[in-house]
Amino acid sequence: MKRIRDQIIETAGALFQEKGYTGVGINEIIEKSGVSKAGFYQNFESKENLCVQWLMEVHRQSELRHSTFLESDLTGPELVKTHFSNLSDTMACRNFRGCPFSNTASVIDASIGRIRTEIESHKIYLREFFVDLARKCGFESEAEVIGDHLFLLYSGAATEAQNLRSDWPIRRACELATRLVSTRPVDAEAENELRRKRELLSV
Amino acid sequence: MKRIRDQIIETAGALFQEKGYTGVGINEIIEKSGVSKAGFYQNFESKENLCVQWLMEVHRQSELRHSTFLESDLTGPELVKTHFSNLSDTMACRNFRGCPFSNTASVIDASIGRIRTEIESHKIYLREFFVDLARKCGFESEAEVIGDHLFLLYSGAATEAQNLRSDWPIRRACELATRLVSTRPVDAEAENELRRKRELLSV
DNA sequence: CCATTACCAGACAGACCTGTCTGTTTTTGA
DNA sequence: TCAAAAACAGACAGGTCTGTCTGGTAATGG
Repeated sequence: MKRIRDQIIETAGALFQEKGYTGVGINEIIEKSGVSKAGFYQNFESKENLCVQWLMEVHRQSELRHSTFLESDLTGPELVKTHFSNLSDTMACRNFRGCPFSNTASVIDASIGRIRTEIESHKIYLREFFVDLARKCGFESEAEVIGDHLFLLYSGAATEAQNLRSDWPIRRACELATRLVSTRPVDAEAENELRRKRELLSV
Repeated sequence: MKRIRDQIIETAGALFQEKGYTGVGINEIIEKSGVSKAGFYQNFESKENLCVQWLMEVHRQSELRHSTFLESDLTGPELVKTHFSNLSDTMACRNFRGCPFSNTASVIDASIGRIRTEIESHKIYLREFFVDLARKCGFESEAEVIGDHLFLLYSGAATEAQNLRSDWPIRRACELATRLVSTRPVDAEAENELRRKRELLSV
């Protein structure tokens, strides 16, 4: 039997994901979780606090998924392709509703500090994850730039998939990202070959 | 003296941009525009209709800016660099509040058809704009892929600048995009040179 | 001037929001 | 078993939301 707290977070989370933080009220949450109003406020001091706890939970689950993923045997383009395909699958399952963090950032008042802190720290973590991913693909001095590039493509894809309610932005981002992590090795190779030809000619 | 309708759109637009569609109610809009409730409903049949009109206006202004921009003398990397820099300037001016269309898409109910139609048509237009931009940078068969790449980077940059309340995502996207449109010509040139060297060697 | 039409003011209605509070039930420990 | 503490139920309070409606004012044309 689930703890009441977890039950509320899970129910509220699904509702927030579907309709956004402002689109769901306390009354709907307690009704759907089968918890009383008093029970709710015993576990969360406010709706805002619930949102913070939810985002923290989503972040935790991300961390788990990501670390498992980074430990997998996949490397290079296959790694990136899989990661973007996972986004495609996830969004197809949830009616093209996108990133919980970005969607929540769109609606909260700038002064709501705790929610904003969660959003920012998750995004900072995510940026780092993409840099790690770039490293796992073999990049070193360029890992940060490539990581950022992947981060921005991923974010743009999720945003536009939600806007357009279509998965083409994700499929396209997947191709682009896969090509991106395949490109540098090929370019370096082409450059080496070009240099060798130049040396032959100068002989 | 501005028409009442335009005055409401302008005032509401600024408020929607700042706080999001769900973050601003009719009462605040009429108070800030100095228009009565009756005056409001004489001009707009609903809040939703106001939102549609606002998004249409934002879209119109985009089209205007974009066509002027595409007619400018700028070409290649400078064109792209300027366009991304404009985004940076715009967001700095508005406290890192991002794309009106994406922010609205985050909060509306999936069943609200008219708003959704506006968002989708704007995004389809925007995708095409980036493909046109890629063409103006000299791409032809690759224009669509490069255009999509620019589109996704731009969107990711705006989203993450809002999430992180920082302009680094835009600056980074600007570098990446500028490099992207600079890359292909150099690669094509490198390929031509490689081919020429190969022919010389086979003689 | 008067009648008609268009525009306007703001009270009102009904719905929903978040959080508080009183009374009841359950759990715990002596 | 009993008393105290914790947990729970749901009515209540005060606020805000969107849209309606009645009465008033301004503009127009005969």
